Amino acid sequence: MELDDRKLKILQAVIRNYMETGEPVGSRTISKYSDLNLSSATIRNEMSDLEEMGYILQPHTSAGRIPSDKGYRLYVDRMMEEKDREVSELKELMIERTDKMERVLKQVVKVLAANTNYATMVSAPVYHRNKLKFIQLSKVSSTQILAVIMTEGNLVRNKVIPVTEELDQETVLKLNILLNSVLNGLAIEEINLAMIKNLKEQAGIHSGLVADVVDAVAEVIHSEEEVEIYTSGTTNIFRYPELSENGKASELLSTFEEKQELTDLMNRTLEGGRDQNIQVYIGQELPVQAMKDCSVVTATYELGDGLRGTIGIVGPKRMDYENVVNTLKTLTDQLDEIYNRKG
Amino acid sequence: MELDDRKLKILQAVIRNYMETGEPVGSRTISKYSDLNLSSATIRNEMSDLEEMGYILQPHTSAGRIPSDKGYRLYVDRMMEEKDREVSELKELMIERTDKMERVLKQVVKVLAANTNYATMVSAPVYHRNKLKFIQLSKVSSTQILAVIMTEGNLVRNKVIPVTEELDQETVLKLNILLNSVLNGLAIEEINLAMIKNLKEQAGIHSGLVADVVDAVAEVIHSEEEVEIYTSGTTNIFRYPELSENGKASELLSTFEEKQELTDLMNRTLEGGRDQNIQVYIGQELPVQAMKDCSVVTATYELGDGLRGTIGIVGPKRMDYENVVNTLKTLTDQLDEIYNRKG
DNA sequence: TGTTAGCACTCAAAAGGGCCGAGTGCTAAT
DNA sequence: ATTAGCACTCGGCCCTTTTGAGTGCTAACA
Repeated sequence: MELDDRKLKILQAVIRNYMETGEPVGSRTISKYSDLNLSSATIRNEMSDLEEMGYILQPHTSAGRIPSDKGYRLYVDRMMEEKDREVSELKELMIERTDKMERVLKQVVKVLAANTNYATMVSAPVYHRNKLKFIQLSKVSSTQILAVIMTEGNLVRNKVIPVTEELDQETVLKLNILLNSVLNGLAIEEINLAMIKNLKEQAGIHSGLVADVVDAVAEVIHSEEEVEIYTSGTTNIFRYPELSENGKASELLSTFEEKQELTDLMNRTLEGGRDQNIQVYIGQELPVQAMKDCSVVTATYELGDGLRGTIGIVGPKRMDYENVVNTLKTLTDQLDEIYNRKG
Repeated sequence: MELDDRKLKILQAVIRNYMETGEPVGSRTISKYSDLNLSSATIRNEMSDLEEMGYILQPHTSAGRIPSDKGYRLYVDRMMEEKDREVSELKELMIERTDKMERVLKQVVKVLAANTNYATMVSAPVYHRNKLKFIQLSKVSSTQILAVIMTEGNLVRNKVIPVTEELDQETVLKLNILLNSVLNGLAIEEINLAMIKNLKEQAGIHSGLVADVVDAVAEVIHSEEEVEIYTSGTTNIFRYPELSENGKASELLSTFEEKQELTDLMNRTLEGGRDQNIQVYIGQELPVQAMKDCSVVTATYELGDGLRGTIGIVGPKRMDYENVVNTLKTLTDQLDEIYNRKG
């Protein structure tokens, strides 16, 4: 059977209508409120075909039709290109370039959630080439050394290391020079045992301290693999009965709280979607079972320096894809502009 | 009317039973499952008295009784002292002393939520005497200076400051000495304009940089006033119908997500409860309207150095107070031991 | 005098039944 | 190819009935 233009129009009408109401939509509604000028009977025949093709389905006999995942997929893939809608406003979001990345991200999720009425999430950027730029040890008390470690991309981490041996300022300075000259510019994978052995030998009696620092470096860089995820507007799911009724809300909210599965989802997006910036997952397409009644739209943002993260919007399958996609486009563009202009 | 021993026992039985089942409890139940050996009729008379006194109430005529806020309050205040229950185990929680405070707190809320089946929250510690311990500037590139600021209590913050003027290593070293000698040991309130003016003069052509650093110091110390709150197990509220039915869940969960009201609550606890470590809020006693069907048990923890924060457990009014209080006691003791032993 | 058995009464929740209406599929007419 | 007409389906709504847990009151009892 062929999916001709009329069928497409009817499918579109069904989806649009269902998006608004959330109720199964019947043939008579389509017949009345679309500009096709066809009787309900004709629509019924066409809808019967559409159902056979798998684009729509009935929740039960004698109910109207609702779009299937396949239907949504077609809609998202094909119909969205047709319409170049007005770009969304999103005036409220004023991003200030600051070093507190964290705060920016929290702000972003909040604004997004408020603007879209869906649940939103942002993963903090991950450094893809994680090279050491700078190490500094400082003596802060007689028993403590503060190690400051900075990577390319200006990510800074600190670690307080307790020491037992006596250290004067000069020794600390020497150790600093030693560490920097050997480790600078290296990625964590490039630091091998031989190098560490060499370092320890040069450090002499302070080899224990050097070992601690190297451990700290490893830990710091490695710990970035636990990607931080910020969520907001998760309670928006209560706006959509199909997500919150029958105790579904609990499961879904647990997913948001747990965050592990979100992380996996975000990572997948980050890996897969290098070519296309915005991706749409519909229902069963999602790797997370608890989200089978949801759709997720994700966008990748980049802050220069190979710093990349993901923004995601979670809503019901009948979410307003056009609007969401547009909003995300605007937002990522804005981030791009702000962070890549200066640098 | 007097609250004699028998009435007390019956009240206790009502509360215990209601805690388990969550259903209004009738006279017959008490008569059968308590060791009072009284007929249901007698119990009825006593219950009628208890209701008149305001300790229990009927959701509607011809239903059993449930405890009122006043009843819970009596129970919590009086009955808990009687019974010195076995100390809760809480073996799962192995706190490692690490510099990543954040991670410890996240771990604590998670374990608590898993152990109690209630929603939990922890406020990150607030520094009550926030003095500067150490400032260090480092040149990390030709256009950037990294400022590392450490306060008493080993809180470390970094800020990258862009610079336009040329700076050699020696100048950076001089500035370091200058900043430390002037600012060291001061609380933020003690840094006044005259001091800053003096600093700038001594810095000569680098006065702009000094201004930036001072700004950073202020921002860093000040930003700690937005107390961070970590929550976990918020979806546990779905275990308790009285909290989740009729769309109440949404409101309550929003409170958890928004966190502002939680912060207020935590702060109130921190201020009020210097003498008593553990506090119990029941229903209307809570300043947060959305929580009127909840009880909250809070505990203050201290990590030495005047570093104090609050742990809270949010559950239905029929929560297992003994267990929760015990768990919190154990936990705060443990934190005390670990953080105050070393230092 | 305190306790208990008995009984009438109340009321929420569950179970049942009938009706409505939106919606379908099929068929015959246009 | 399209449409009008019609029988059929079935979830949702409303109403009633039934059930059962629970109460308050009274009278009998130790």
